[in-house]
Amino acid sequence: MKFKSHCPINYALEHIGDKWSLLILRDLMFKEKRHYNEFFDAEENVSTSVLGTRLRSLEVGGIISKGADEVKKSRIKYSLTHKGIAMLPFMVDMIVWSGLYDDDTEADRAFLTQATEHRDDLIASITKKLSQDHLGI
Amino acid sequence: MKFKSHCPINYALEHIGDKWSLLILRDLMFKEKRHYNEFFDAEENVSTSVLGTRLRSLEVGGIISKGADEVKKSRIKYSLTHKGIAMLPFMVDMIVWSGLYDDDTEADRAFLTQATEHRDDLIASITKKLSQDHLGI
DNA sequence: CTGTATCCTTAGGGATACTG
DNA sequence: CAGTATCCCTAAGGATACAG
Repeated sequence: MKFKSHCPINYALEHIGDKWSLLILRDLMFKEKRHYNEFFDAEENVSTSVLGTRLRSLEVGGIISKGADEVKKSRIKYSLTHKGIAMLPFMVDMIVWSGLYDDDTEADRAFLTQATEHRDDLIASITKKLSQDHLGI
Repeated sequence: MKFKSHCPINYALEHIGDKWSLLILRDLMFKEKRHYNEFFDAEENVSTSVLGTRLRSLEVGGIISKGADEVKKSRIKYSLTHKGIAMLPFMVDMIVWSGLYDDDTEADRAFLTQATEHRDDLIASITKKLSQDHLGI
């Protein structure tokens, strides 16, 4: 990874500053998706080649990891790392921001209310769930 | 602007999902930059053509606005809009996230401490300052 | 000082075929 | 099922010149 600068905003951009990475993270965080074909089926219609490179770069960046699915050993399962789960706060804030300005948003109204009025609690609760599901702790 | 979907994360991506927009916002929010040449002088070395298109797209997206500088009337001054200032929360969270994982970060330590321990207060105080400086309220 | 306009190069992305 | 490998094409970006 080549850095344009050591500014913290730029550091984040080097990880997720493209049109696809954040959508994959969204699927992992909020849509319970864990497998290649599930990401592929997202409504935004990513191509296999792009999906492959994005998954790889997220893995190289330490945001996600891959391993065997414990249910079906031959199947590959993607997980968020600590570093990836730590992105939850600004993902939630981005959703809230869009909820304020996108008239056509399909964001869940209950989620937006919760995220606005009890942000810290919501983040804590999702973090706990993700830690269990993705890190096993 | 063409939307891949109406997902709120995608809505945000359509506005700032590139390698430059967030750096311009950073300069407006945290570096007191308000003029074209100041953005151009950023350490990341954006080209004039790219800077021009990014400023334009941020303006079209309703994130920034431009007007005459009140001090020197012939000079153009960029301002954050309400919608732009509302991005502050996730900008702060992104900086915090980078501070946790980027060993070479040049983020201000005092800022990170404040953002971690008193996030809401920090955001409120910066929002107030930006509202005064950029919106005049 | 604040931009366009231009030219050229490169990176990103779509489509498709193919493999373990 | 989970990916590479190609091929091709377009959009994004750098350099530079120039204009209001």
